Amino acid sequence: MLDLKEIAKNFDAVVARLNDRGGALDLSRFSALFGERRQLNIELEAKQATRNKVQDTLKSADNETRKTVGAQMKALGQEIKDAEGRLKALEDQLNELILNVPNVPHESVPKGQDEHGNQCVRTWGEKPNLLFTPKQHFELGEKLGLLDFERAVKVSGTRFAFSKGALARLERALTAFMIDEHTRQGYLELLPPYLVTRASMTGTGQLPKFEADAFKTAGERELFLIPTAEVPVTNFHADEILEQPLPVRYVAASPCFRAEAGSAGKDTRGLIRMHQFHKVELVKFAHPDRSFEELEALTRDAASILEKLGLHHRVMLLCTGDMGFASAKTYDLEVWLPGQNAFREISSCSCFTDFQARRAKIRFREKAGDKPRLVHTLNGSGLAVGRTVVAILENYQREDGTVALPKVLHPYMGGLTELLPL
RNA sequence: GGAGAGAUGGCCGAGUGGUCGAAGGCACCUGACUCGAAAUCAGGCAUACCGGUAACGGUAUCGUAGGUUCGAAUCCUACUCUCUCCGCCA
Repeated sequence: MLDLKEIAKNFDAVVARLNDRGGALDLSRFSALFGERRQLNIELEAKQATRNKVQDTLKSADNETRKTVGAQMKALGQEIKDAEGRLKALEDQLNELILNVPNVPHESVPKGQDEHGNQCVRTWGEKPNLLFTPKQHFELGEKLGLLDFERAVKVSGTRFAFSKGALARLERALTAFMIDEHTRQGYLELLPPYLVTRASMTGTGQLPKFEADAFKTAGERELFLIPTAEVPVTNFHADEILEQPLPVRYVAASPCFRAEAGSAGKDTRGLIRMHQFHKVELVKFAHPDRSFEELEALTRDAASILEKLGLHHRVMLLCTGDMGFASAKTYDLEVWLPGQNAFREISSCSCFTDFQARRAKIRFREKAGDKPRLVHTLNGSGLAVGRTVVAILENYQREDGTVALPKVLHPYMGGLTELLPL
């Protein structure tokens, strides 16, 4: 959520920058609503002040005056009630409007319509030198007997999968490896709830705008399956004034659940786009003056996993048109997939400035005794585990369809060094 | 699933119709004392919005939404959440 005063003060500039994101954003109602609200608020407060003054005199008044003056006050009370109702209605409208407005892109973000406007910041490693036609990960997985989509369809429908044997273990090993690495880098491990309230989903910006993308429980108690650990972990500090020194850093592994509304027909084969996948997530609560430096560090922390796994990748600075709703600046890590002959997103690292902090009321004090200020929140995948499995399968495949495993994972695999047919 | 209790400031906690933005304590800030610290003493210390260059003034906020009343932290209703006990359960 943006700062209302800030929008009012720099309306044209804010609108211009928001429009860089593309899409038809209509803020035309804002100024009228904002002005109307202010006017009504002034009138209302004047009435309330009158009432309070009269009531003060009534405290010690006799019954007679209490009766007559009281009757007059009743009329004023009704006026106040009406004004309050109208103010509430205005505020609701303003609120609904503003909750659906995305974050303002940072000045360092390039303008662009879609992913073609993204800029490659750096690349790491090289494409593996495969002397045969590389297979896609799902072919490899199914041939090895380690990946079963058909039974997943029977059990859960499309966009689910069973992993078996060493491949299932690989997913678990990767999760443990990533958490260990990030813990070493100074992130505190958190095991979060996988179901969260509407308030939490609103706090991080998934709601109200993207309700169709979320899975929701059907019972009398409304809960949402988390689309990412970002939601519970960021809201971990909702409604708090942080006492510990910034940045505060967490790492959390969780399953992620996404309805993926509107993505029918995209990546229908394989593990790339699932209704459920595992992800290790990094979350930072940072000082507002240093949040963009923290984004650089966060991105490096995420990329370090790809480096340790020996996976060729590039770092993309997303353009205005390709960024997520709440983000002010985003780097995507894209890993090379030989089977697809393409780079695919495996991590997304974003700085949200105070956009989420304002919604979720996450603050800190510059120093003891100071007024609380909003923190800046950041997060990034470190990494999407399912897609990391895909990357390992495709990059470490051999001509016979077996797959080598990166050295750093061997201890996590109980000494297993390759994936063989089941 | 059954029974009960509760939700007040950064935290704990008092407060049953106006004198309450709210006692007291903790934490925190400033000053005094001290070589320094601790202890002690004095003072300060909620948030948001509106008006004002400012000093300052005003309004709202005691889980949420309604209601009663001239007036609600306090009374009534509904809702949400939390806790305790019993049952069940990984």
